[in-house]
Amino acid sequence: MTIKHVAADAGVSLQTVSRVVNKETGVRPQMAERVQASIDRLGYVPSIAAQRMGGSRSYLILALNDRERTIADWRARQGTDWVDQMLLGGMLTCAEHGYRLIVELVDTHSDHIERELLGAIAALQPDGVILTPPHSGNPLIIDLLEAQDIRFVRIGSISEGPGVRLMMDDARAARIATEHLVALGHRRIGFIAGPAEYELSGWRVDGWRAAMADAGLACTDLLASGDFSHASGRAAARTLFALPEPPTAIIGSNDQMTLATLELARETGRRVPEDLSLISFDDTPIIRLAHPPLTAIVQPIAEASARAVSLIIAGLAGDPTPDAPITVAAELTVRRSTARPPASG
Amino acid sequence: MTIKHVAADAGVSLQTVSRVVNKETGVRPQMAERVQASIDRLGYVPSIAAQRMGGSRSYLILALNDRERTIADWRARQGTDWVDQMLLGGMLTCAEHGYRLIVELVDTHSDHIERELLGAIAALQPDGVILTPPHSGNPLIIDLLEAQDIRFVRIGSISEGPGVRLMMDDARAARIATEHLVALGHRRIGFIAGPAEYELSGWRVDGWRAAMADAGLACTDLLASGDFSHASGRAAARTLFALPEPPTAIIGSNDQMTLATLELARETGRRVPEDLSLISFDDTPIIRLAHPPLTAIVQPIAEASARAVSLIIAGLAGDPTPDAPITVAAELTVRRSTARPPASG
DNA sequence: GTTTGCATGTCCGACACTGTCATTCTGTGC
DNA sequence: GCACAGAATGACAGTGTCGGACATGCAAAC
Repeated sequence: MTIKHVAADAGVSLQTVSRVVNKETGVRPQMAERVQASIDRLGYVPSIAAQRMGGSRSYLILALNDRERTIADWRARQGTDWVDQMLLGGMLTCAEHGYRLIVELVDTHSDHIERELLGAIAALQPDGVILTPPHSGNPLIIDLLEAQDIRFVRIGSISEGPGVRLMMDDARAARIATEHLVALGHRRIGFIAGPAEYELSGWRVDGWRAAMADAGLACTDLLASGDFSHASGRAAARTLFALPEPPTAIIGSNDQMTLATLELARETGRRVPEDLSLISFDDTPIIRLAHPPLTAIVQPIAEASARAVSLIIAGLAGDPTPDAPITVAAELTVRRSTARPPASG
Repeated sequence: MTIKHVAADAGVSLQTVSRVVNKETGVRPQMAERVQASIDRLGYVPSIAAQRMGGSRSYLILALNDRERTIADWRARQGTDWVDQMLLGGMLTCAEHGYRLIVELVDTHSDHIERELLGAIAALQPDGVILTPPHSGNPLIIDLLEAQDIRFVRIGSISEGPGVRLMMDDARAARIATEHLVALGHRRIGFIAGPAEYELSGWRVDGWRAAMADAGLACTDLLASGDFSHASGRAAARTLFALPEPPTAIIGSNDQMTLATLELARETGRRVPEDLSLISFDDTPIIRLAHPPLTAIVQPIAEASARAVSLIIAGLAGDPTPDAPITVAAELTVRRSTARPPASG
């Protein structure tokens, strides 16, 4: 089923069909109707490959995600849910506009990120690219996309630099979480940071530090860190618990690490929230099932990726590219893992 | 960067470059090396669009997944993790062979599945299609793929019919779970089935029934069902708990429903596993974090999707299509949610 | 010196579509 | 009824790649 068949069926030229398909002006309504009838009857769908050859859109948007090297690696880390959420937000929005989202998994630690990315772009010729942490701050990737003159959106704690910035304000999110604990009366608030290769790790620590400073509290010795994995969260929690004066509250940089902290707390006889308050980051579905359900900072990943796709499509349609960063608000959802500190604290 | 640039750079004809790119025979090693050097230096990557136009592969594999209509729907169901796992297994394997996996979300309840699918195929012209439940048994989809002469793999409890069948033996899995409970001494074993539109729901029930019959136990009134959501699992558990003689063990058809059962058990003062044993299906990472960690039937989804991709690529390379279904073994992982029934039971 | 066979080059058409520009229609005003 | 402007439509070339037909070059085998 090609455009030729439709043209023959409707008794018009190829061009006219092409115009109808692409909703261009300059086709009389009754003619458009006749052509559309043929398209529907024959079940014609234009080939993206051929469209792209002819110099038009590819109707493909590339989403760059971090890659685990193997299934076993992913198992060990117990999944991230990020891809799932990216897909949901991004794909549904793409589908609404006749686009498709292609997820490209790129290894942050790879020596030839550039080659991988260039390969994907040359092969697929996407109309736009969405960058998620930790890629959204990678200068190699950004330079390459600029050189190729490809529209891109960067999702993360990114307020400056090229491309459309979709700001998930990690510093502010950490500050809100900290302030909530301060308001409850906590004075020793521990923080488990994420890995350094994610810019957001730094921002979250900054927000925590700032809120602590504002409240006149010391941060010394209260910072631990992990790599977002369950095991690393457990190790970090162990460090904090082992302090001469352990924290009465802990903020974990993602759900896995906070859950690990909850587990270790339970195993070492600490009651949550009576003895220890916990706040998590990300709010993937898991933590609602924890006991107690965890108070968390909601990072609206699905919404952010949906927004990113919208921005790219709007840009393709000729809308001006917003120059200021667009903020995606993080919110604190209070559940049952936070309470006043124990009387002695 | 087109094939022309490479040919000029290496001082050879277009054909020779094409032969090297496609690893065809009839090129002397030293010549191939020279051409490859040019390709690497110029960073040339063949355009999939143009390759496809020339009648060759598209190097795209389509994975058909079930679609939630909106982000809110997905939130309500608290995610499935399926897509994540499909991606991991399928994508990593695709990447190894220079293919790409494109996830297409199709709504089971849509009236025009055929049109949606036809559109995706015509637009992308994938080299192969992977069907997951509930699409893998849909005759509309299967007929369409056969008519289009597209290679496809069906993942699920599917032993007959066209296409390569990747059999996840749900009946056997349910039987193993039931037998484990019978061996522990349980006699009242409840089962929470999945929604009817998933073929696997029926198979799992069959396996449970068969194992119960073999053990000389009655199934009457011990079957409840849900739609895989947390809420429906809770409702099903409530029904089973309300029986005159409630079960001492329950098998849930997926992790969400089993977790809901665990929650309700806790809330109604039932200890797991002392008063009630639980076995879950799927073994997504969530249930390892539950308290107690749930005994579960491991459905190796990531491995199955990896296998599916391998089968498609092997088929494209000319390997004969296996005619018998290929079994992906499910295994019981015993954790801490199963024990002997209470003495009175 | 001829034959054989492989390696390479040349040339052209096919693929499905779009963009440009030329041509044909349409309706309007006289 | 005719000229004319402007819109509607068509003809044609170009896009990057592959495949086929065929010619040529070059080395080894006879």
